[in-house]
Amino acid sequence: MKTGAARVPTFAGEECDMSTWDAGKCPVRDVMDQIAGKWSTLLLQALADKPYRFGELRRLVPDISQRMLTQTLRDLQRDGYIDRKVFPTKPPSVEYSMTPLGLSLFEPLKRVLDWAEANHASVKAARVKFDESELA
Amino acid sequence: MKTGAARVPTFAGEECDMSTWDAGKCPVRDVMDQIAGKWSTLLLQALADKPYRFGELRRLVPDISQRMLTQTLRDLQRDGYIDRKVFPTKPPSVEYSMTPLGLSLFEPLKRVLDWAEANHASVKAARVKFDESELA
DNA sequence: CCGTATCCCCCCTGATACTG
DNA sequence: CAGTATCAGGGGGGATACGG
Repeated sequence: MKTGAARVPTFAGEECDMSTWDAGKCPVRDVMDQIAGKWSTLLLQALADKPYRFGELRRLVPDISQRMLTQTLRDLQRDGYIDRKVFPTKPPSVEYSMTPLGLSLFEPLKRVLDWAEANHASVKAARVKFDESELA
Repeated sequence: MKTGAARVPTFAGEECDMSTWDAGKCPVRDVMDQIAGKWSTLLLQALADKPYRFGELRRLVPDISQRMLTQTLRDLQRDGYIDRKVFPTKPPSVEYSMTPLGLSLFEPLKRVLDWAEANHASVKAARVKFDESELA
């Protein structure tokens, strides 16, 4: 399994030369590389609503594989965005919930998601126009 | 939508059947899949400052390959975020700049990037803590 | 200077089967 | 119910060479 300490994003910790905006390491890539994952934003959005258990999340996002759900939740937990609580019931249940850090991230992130919904038509229109102009 | 299918509140306050969160149908994924590219946010951030030429962007982000710079710029142009202007000088030069649509996207996106910078330390700390607890 | 084209590798992701 | 293990495929991304 590549997730965990051994899995360091390609440019995490490396020098970021865009000193205009960042003198040291590049937080943008280090943070964005994780939340840019295929399922991260969906799960954050779900958990921003309220805590969910593993099986609930699975039903909530039907097209995610069990493997990717486990892995993405683990990565989000590792970065401190979500909490994982195990209830030693029988059978066991595990509840995932947003941490304060995760909620603080979701606040600005939500604005981008809002933008996506509001401007989806413009983006699709731009694509059509671009593709038409490419017909040569 | 199936009866009893899980629904969560969306950013717009509406409810959304997450089973329809399919790229092409879901604005969030359709837009984010592009933004989530390895270099997209960095180039948007660069161009939000001012227009740049191809070679300038290349020097600005030294560790991007020429292939990925071309490809990412093309994708961003296709989605209507940036403009591409060719000057028939000799040798030719090409200038990239943000469109109004791109600027309107960058406004909320910048908040996420700002968050990344402001909370990078917290994220890194969370990773260390998580990795240490995994050694048990 | 600004790309395209080609090759190739690696990692993400999915499918399936198995455990506590 | 909540994971782990293993195998296989596709595509994102890098290196290099070539074209306008």
